[in-house]
Amino acid sequence: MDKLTDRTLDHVAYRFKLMGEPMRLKLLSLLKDGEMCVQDLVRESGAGQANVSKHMALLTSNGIVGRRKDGLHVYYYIADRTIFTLCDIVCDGISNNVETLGKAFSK
Amino acid sequence: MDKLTDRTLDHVAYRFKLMGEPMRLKLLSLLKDGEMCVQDLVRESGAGQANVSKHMALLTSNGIVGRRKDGLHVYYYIADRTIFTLCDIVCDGISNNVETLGKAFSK
DNA sequence: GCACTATATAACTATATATTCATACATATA
DNA sequence: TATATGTATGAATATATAGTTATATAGTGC
Repeated sequence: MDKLTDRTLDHVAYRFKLMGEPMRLKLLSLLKDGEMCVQDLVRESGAGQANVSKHMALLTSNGIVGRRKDGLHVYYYIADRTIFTLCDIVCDGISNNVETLGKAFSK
Repeated sequence: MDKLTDRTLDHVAYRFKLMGEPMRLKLLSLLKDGEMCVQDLVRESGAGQANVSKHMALLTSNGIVGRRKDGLHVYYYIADRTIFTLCDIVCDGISNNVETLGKAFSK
C-alpha cells in the first residue's frame, strides 16, 4: 500500500464497503461451502427475496460471486475466495482484541 | 470463518465498514509511516478539521489507531497494522481484476 | 487574568443505501 | 395457452452517516 492514488483508495474502500454489511457477509458465508440458489439463501439468511436478489446482484457485478442459471433457479457461488482470507484476518484481530481486553480486566 | 454467529458477523462487517470510507482509508494511509497530529492530517488529506477529528475518534474507539497528547497537539498512530495486510490483499485482487479484464479485452 | 492555538463536539444538512412491497420477467409444466 | 414458481427490478421509506458550521474545551504563553 505505497503511494496510493485517491482513485485506488476509492476502489479499495468500495471493496471494503461491500464487505461491510452484515447481511451481505452472511450471504457470502452461506456460500462458503458451495453454491446456493436464491430461495436457499432466503431461507438460510432470513432476508427477504428481493433483498437477497439485490445483494447478490451487487456482489456479482463486483466479481465477488458468480451466477449460474439452471431452469427457474439461479445458483450463486463465490468467485473471489480472497474475501475469506480477509474475514479470517479480521476475525483473528477481533479474537486478539477480546484476549487483550480480557487481560486488561484481569489485571 | 466457520460457524460464525450473527454477532460475530456483525463485528466483522463493522470492521470492514470502518475501512470502507475513502477518507478514513486515506487518513490511515497517511499514518502508515508514522504518527501525525490532526492539523498535519487536515493539511495532507484535504478534509476539514472537524471531519478529521471525528474520523480519528471513530478509529481510536475501535482500536485501529492510538492517540498521544503532547501539549496542544494530539498525535495519532496506527495501533492495528493488520489493516495494511487487508489493504494489500484487496489491492492485489484489484490488480488481478485489471489484468483479467485486460486479457479479456485483448482476446 | 487574557489572547491564541489545537482539538473535540453538538447541531444540522445532505446523501447513500438497506429493506420492503408490488410487480415484471423468465421458465417450467399441465 | 394458462398457471405456477423462481428471480429481478422499480418505487418508496427509513436509517445511518459523511461533511460542514459554529462552538466548546484544553493547553500555551503573555
